Amino acid sequence: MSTTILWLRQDLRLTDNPALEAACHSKRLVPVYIHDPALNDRWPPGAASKWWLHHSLSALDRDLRHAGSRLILRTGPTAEVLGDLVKTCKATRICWNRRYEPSLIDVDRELKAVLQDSGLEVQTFNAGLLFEPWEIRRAAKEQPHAPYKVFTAYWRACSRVGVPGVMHERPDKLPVCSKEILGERLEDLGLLPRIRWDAGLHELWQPGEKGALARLAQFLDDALLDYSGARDRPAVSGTSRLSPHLHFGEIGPRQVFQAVQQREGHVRGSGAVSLETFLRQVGWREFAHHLLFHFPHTDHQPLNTRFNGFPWRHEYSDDLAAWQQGTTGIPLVDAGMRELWHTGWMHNRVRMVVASFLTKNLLIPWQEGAAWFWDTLVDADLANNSLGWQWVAGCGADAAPYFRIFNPVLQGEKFDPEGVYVRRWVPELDSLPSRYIHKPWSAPQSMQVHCTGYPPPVVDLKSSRERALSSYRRR
DNA sequence: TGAAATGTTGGGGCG
DNA sequence: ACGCCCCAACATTTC
Repeated sequence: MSTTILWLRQDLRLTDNPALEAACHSKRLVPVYIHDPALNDRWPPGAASKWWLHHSLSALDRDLRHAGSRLILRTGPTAEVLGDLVKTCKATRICWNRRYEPSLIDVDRELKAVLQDSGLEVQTFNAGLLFEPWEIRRAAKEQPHAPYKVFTAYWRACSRVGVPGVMHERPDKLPVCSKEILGERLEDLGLLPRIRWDAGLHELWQPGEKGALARLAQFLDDALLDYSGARDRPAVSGTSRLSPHLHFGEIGPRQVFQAVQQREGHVRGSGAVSLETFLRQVGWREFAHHLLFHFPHTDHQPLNTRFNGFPWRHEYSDDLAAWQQGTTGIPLVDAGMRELWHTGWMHNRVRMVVASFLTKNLLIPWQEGAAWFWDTLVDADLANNSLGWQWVAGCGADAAPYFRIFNPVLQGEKFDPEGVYVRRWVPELDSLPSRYIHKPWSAPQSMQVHCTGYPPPVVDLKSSRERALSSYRRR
C-alpha cells in the first residue's frame, strides 16, 4: 500500500504538473499545502498576494475534489509539518516542483536531505520555468559557463536549446486521499484582509487554474495578434494579464509558450511579430529567474556595484507617501498607482513610468518601490520585481542607461492620447480636454478650478530630471 | 522599452 | 526672379 505526498507550493494546477503526474503512480495520494508564516522572513507575502493565495487554494481544492482527491491544509514550521504528515499517513515518497527564490532553494535542499535520511524517496521537478536557471550558460571562450547578463544573448541561447513542449496531461482521476488525514480550514489560515479592501480585486481576477486557462484563451483570441500594437496602451486590454497566474503556477510557462507557438504557422506579417514580441516577454520572466538564481543578493542590493554608494535622498517620506497613494499631481503616475491599489495590478508601460518617476524624479531608492509593489501586487514575484526595479533604476542587468528618464507627460500623450486611462483612475481630471489631461497645471485657471481635490505636482519635472542626471553622472 | 538639445533641410512668405 | 529669413519637419547628438 504505497502512499505519496504531493507537496504543492507555487504549482497550484493539475495540468502540466510533473510532480503531480509522478505522484499519481501510487496507491494513495496526499496533496498538501503548508502555510508557514515563518518561512520567508525577508519577503513575507504581501496582502494582495495572500488574498490571491486564499482563492487559489480554494480553487485547487475544488479541482482536486472533482478528480476524486482533496487538498490538505496545514499550518506550522514546514519541517515539523512534513515530518508529522509522513508519519501519520505512512508515506514512502514525496514529490514536489522546485521553487527558485534563493532562500527557498536552501530550505528545500535541507528538507530533501532530512527526508531522504529518514528513508523517504524524494522526487523534485520543474513546473515553473521553461529552463532551469543553471541550464543556460555562456559557451566557451572568455568566461566559460558564466551566467548571461544581457537579455538578447540569453534569449538567443534559450532558442538554441529549444523550448520543451508540455509533457503532462491533466489527470481526470487521482488516487484517493484517506479520510483519516486531517487538514485545517482555509479560513483559519488568515490570508484574507481584515479590512475588506478587496472588492476591486474580485471584479478583475479569477484566481485558480480555471481562471488562468480562461485568461489565456481570451488573450489568444482577442489580443495576441495585435499585441505589438496594443501592449503599450494602458487603457486597452492588450496584455495577457497572466502574471499572477504564472506566479502561483496556476498555469505553466510551457503551456503558454506552446499555445502561442501553435498559432505561429497560421500567422504572418504584424501578427507574427506580435507572437514573437509576446514570447519575448515570457523570456524576460525566465531571464529574471536566471539572474536572481545566479546573483541571489539582487533582491535588495544592486547588481552593478557602482551603485552601492548612490546618493539617494534621505528625507523622502512625504514624497514616498504621495507616490504610494497616487497623489503626486502627475496624472499618469497617479493613475498607475491607483490602478495598483484598486486592482492589485498595473499595466507594464505604466510600471516603467511610475518606477522611473520614483527613482529618478524623486531620487527615492528603488528598494522602497520594490517593497511597495511587493505588498500591493497580486503578481508580486521576487525575481520579476527585483529585475524590473533594478532595470529602471539602471543598476541591474541589461539596465536602462542612467539618462533614460521617462517624462510622464510625454508618455501619457504618446500611449494614452485621449486620457482614457487617466480619466478612469483619476476622475478629478475628467473635465479637462485631452490636450491638458496629462499636464493639468498648464490648463487655463477656468478649467483647473473644476479639478477639485487634485494636487499640484510634488516636483517640477524639468528640474528634477536635471537633478537626477547630475546625481547619476557622478555615480 | 527616452527626452532634450542641437543640427540640417527645404518650402513658402516677402521685400 | 532672386536672396533672405523663418520655421516646421526630420535627423543626429548628447545626457
